[in-house]
Amino acid sequence: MDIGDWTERFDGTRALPREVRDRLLQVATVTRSAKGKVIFSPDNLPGSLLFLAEGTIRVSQISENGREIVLYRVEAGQSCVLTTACILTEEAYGAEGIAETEVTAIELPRSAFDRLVAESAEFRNFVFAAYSRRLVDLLHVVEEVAFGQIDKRLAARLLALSRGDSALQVTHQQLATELGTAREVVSRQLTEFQRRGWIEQSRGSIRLLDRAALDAMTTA
Amino acid sequence: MDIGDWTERFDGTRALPREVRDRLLQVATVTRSAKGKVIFSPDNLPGSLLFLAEGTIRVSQISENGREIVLYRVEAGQSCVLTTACILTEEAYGAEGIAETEVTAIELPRSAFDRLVAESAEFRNFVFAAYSRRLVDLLHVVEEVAFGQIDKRLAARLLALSRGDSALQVTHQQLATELGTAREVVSRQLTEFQRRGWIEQSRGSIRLLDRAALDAMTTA
DNA sequence: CCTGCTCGGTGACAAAGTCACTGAAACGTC
DNA sequence: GACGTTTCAGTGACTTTGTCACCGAGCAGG
Repeated sequence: MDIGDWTERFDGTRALPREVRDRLLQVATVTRSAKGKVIFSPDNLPGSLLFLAEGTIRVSQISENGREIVLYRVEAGQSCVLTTACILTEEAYGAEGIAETEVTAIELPRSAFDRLVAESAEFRNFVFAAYSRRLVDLLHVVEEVAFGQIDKRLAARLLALSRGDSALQVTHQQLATELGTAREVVSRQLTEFQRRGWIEQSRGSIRLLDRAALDAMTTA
Repeated sequence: MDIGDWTERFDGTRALPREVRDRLLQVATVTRSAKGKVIFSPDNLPGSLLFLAEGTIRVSQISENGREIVLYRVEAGQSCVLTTACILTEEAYGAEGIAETEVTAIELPRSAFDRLVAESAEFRNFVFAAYSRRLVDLLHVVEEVAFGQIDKRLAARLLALSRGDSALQVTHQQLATELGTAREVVSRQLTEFQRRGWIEQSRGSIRLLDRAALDAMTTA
């Protein structure tokens, strides 16, 4: 799989000297995956560092009894440190990453990762920033789940997922796993939102009619 | 505050050459805090890296409406990367660290931290391991809060807090903030545990009578 | 058209969190 | 020791959220 010089695409590698970047292009593996593909899971861990060149990976945690919650998303230009963390702590946990779009990922073997971290300050900053970002993301998830109310969380998620677009293609079950709750709970809330005229539903899609009302709900 | 050569106490600094350790002893600040002292909070962030030489720091997240949940504990020999993460992302969040015992902490300024990370592979590994550890800790918290049932969580927490001792000094409110729930919920569960003969309560303390039953509860 | 599947709606119930209030235990002070 | 204050725990009524079981509508493939 050739996508040209991917080292150009990341803050952590762009500033590296030419010969280091050439070396990286040699040792790293580039993989393209179709939408829906499992990028990593408890029993399938990639190399120590995973860069995402194109697309989006949805990272979620899965419980034994089958429930699921979305932790965060890895976007193009970011790295997924969760796999790194898992390798370092040698602990398996029930998190998995799924390609939400078609995805191009770069996998760096442990040895190359170590060497790069030692050699380059920019790369180090990149990695630390990635870790920090995820740590803070997870704090937000904890806060939401522990203290947030689902009507507010659902309204916020609808706005976030729509990204300004008025219609979004998503099932009630998908929204439930976004929030780590049950489908019935989402169905009831959406019915209520619809009753108030804030949204319009049809099978597999939701149209946002009153973004202002939804937004007001999130802060109330 | 002099506690001798603290660089001896951490995996990340023990292996460093003598001259580097001497330099660290120069630039780092050593602080001793009494039990109950706020070590860090959203509006009071220490230097970029915090080492804990002695004692335990309880890190918890606080919501706007006053509820609280314990995220994890930093033990002696570990570092608290949350402050580092916060500085790097330049984002304030409602987490705070409280001295659970008398505590001796070493604070490393940003510049010394950067230099050390660049110079020493051992120190890098130490920092990465610390980040990874917390990331995985937070995953467990998310899993517990999102999918766990409070009776099981409470039983597990009682066993964890007791550390083999049969009696523990803790109020219902403290247990509630451990789990991120309300005091009434804890009170009701403890009453139930007591009814079953698993524990014995008195004001401010709980005696564990049947550890096996509590342990069985956590897995059921 | 039938068949099987996914998606969503619903009622009854259980678990957890909220609110308001009570009284008991501990503590200091006079 | 008596008194007032504070902290801690217990309780009933209620709301919110999650669970369970089931049904029917939409949709695709033969």
